[in-house]
Amino acid sequence: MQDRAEELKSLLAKHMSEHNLKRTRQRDVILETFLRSDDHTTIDGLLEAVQEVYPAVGYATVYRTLRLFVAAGVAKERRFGDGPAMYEPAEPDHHHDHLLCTKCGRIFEFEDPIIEERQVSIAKGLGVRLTSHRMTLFGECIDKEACARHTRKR
Amino acid sequence: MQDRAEELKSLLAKHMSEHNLKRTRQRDVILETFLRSDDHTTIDGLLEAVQEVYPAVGYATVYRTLRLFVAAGVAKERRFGDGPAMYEPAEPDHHHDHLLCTKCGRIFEFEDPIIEERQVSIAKGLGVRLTSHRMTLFGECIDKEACARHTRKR
DNA sequence: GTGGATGCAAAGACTTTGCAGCTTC
DNA sequence: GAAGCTGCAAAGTCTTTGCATCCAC
Repeated sequence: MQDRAEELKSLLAKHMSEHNLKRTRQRDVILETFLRSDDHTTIDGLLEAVQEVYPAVGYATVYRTLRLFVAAGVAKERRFGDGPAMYEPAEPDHHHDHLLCTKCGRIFEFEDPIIEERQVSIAKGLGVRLTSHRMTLFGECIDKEACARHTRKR
Repeated sequence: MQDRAEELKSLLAKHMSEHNLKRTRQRDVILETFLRSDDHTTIDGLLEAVQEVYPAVGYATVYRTLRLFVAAGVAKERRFGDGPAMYEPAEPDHHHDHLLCTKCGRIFEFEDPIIEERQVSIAKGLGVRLTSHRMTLFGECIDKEACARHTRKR
């Protein structure tokens, strides 16, 4: 995925120059850390990782930087149910949705062209031009043992 | 929909007797108001309507009563993006999803068996038994005029 | 220099709960 | 009476912002 990282970096650079934004050490570190991060990081999680490199960084900076990343198309914000928002590096040209196991908390990703297509025509049928959607499935792992193994792995 | 209201009332009565819960005037009024309400009420909206009949009722009571309704299967909680949670009377045996116009804020409902079916098999393919899902579509009304007419109609 | 960026702390927007007093069964 | 409710106010969660200071351009 090295290519993707480069792609996202230049996407951000473009956005920043177009909007007269400045490059700072904080933003560099946050970007690097974010791109390296496991998918589905929270602000807190990212902050913690960033502070290992640059301890002075504050919550608000990470918060605002993620907002910048989202605006630049570099990050996707995901709000599953209750907890804090989660962020993952964007995948230009790809879209995926999520499936959560409510027992172990694992997050699976998938994409399905049939559903996407259906959504567009459903919207059209209601007189609406579809611009985006949010879909999350919830279920329970069929393999109980694997599920238990993942439980509480925060 | 008088039948549905009766059905939900007896559903709640059953849940309450099974759990040793007590019938109070507050709960009666909240239930009546809720069943009469437009779909997609917030706690605040419902509270306001309830207070027209019974002014002493407080926010916490409506909050706790809606939690009870959800547990009894009488209400569905919907969390669209940002704002407060919205509640609507449940429709036993039916499931529907929502489509929001991001311009005028109108909420359309739909159900689609093809998507539902797909979701089950996608989950199975990932080794998960599907228990529920959340899907919200976002778009913009094609009929701009109708859209403008609905804008700001809170 | 100047306008954007940062950190802190405080404020918001919602949700959830502790508790004393009141009601139902 | 005892177990549940209710209302109020307070505490939680997360998110968002005001502001003085700092730094990139």
